[in-house]
Amino acid sequence: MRETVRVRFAPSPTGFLHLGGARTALFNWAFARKYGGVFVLRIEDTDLSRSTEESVRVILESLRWLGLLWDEGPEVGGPYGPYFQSQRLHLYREYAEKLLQKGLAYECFCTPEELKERKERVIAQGGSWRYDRRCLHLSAREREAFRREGRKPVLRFRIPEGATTFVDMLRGDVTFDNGELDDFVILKSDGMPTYNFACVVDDALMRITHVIRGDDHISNTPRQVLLYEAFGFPCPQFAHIPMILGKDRTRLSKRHGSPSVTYYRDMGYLPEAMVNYLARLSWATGEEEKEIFTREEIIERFSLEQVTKHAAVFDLDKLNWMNGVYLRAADPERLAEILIDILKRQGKVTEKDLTPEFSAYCRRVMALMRDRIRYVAQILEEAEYFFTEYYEYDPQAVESVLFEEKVPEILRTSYELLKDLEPFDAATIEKAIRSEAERRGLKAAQFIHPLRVAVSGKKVGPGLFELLEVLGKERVLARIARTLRFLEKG
RNA sequence: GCCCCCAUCGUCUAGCCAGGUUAGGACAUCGCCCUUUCAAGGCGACGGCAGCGGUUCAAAUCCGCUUGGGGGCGCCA
Repeated sequence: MRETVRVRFAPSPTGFLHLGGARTALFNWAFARKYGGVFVLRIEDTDLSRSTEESVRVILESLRWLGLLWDEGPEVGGPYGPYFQSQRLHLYREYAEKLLQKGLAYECFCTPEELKERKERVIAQGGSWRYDRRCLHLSAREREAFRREGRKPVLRFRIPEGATTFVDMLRGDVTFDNGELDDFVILKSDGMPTYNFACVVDDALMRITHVIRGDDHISNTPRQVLLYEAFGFPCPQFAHIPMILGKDRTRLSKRHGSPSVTYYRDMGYLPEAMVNYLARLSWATGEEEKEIFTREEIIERFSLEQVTKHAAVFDLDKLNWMNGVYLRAADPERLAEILIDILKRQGKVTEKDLTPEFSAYCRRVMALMRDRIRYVAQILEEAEYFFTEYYEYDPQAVESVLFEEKVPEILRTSYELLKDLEPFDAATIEKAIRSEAERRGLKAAQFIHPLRVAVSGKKVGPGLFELLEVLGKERVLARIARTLRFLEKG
């Protein structure tokens, strides 16, 4: 009895997929999956001057990375294609023509300059501007005269009298007085459709049942509803989800750092963590203490009724925490691959470094470090000593640890002790160092701390014995020697 | 300026629709425990119903106003 749920995500390819778009896509996807529906991806590339193929590529890549796979759309096709608006221009013209025939749309020859001038004049007089319908009743002769002048008309939709109400699934009835709307352009003078028009034609032809989009579209909705009515199309259900804001409570944008999905991917965030975090922005299930949700759990529980109505502030701290949770549970093998991608991108390794041994090393580094980082790239920010011999000594560590009286002696002893130690693994190293400390009447910590600073330059890091094992005997000895030379120089 | 939407800890939110809770959880912050450091983990603390008025025995919850925030007012999407 109930028709199949069909939802869509319709980005315009004018840049990266940002977090707000990703979350809109996620809610659409979750809704479709929950109800066994179809998730359509449509590319709104009618703005030729701003749309790029590169952007299309990045958006598809971002969605795939997040695991928000579409059932119909670019590269997968479907029965209602094409899924690029730039390939559907004939449809917009055909449908615009219908409105023109029915007298529900009319040609307007006003130029942008003329419009601007009139608008400014009205506003200067304290009025609020709506298109003044100067071209509403143009005769065929007048239109012909304009054409001879070389003017190219736009097509405007004639807004009827009255008020327009639509049901928002989150808010209930929302009503706009049609007087607030003006006769908006549906076809530009170059023949391209405008957003509101193309959107309605496509959503209708693609049999979209639920339009889930950002609440910045609320004020577009009455215009679109009027178009559905003008065409006699069945109106889909609307659900306007809240925006994601930056710390300063304005719409998330470039100014807030990096709102793109690819940025987070490149920093070594895990897609399941991003999905989980984004899902929990504006949406909660009410289960106490439960913050971590798998994709399946999200789908199972998802409901638009539980989506909040107010904007949400993006909180990097919480994303970091959540990503840390996923990192700790992740396979080191997988994390090593992410790490290697980052190293490559940052030029820290070249193709010839990428040996199986290096991969194994990265895996061991990740096994050690995944418990104490919040995103993979953090390793290069806080533990560069894994990948260079030229790490610096943290001045504080030098001051409070290395300048202790017995340190040179302890380091020399350690050097001798480790030199012939076999096997060079954490358990053996630990045993050796602890017994040596005991023999000398020292606390193990008196060995551990200076050694850590010696081999890493830092006071903090993974367990020392594991660290030494992963670094390997050769590097550990060289680093101890280096530190001794450093101390001798004062 | 006009129109629309929204309002619970610093942040994400539960509770609101079907009034009665010590207003719950998570992140962050702080303290203690554990511990070779860090992290993780455990325990605890801090911290909120924007304001005013109304309805009611009773209001975070229902109503109104104010204030605050967001969005829109393109031949952008």
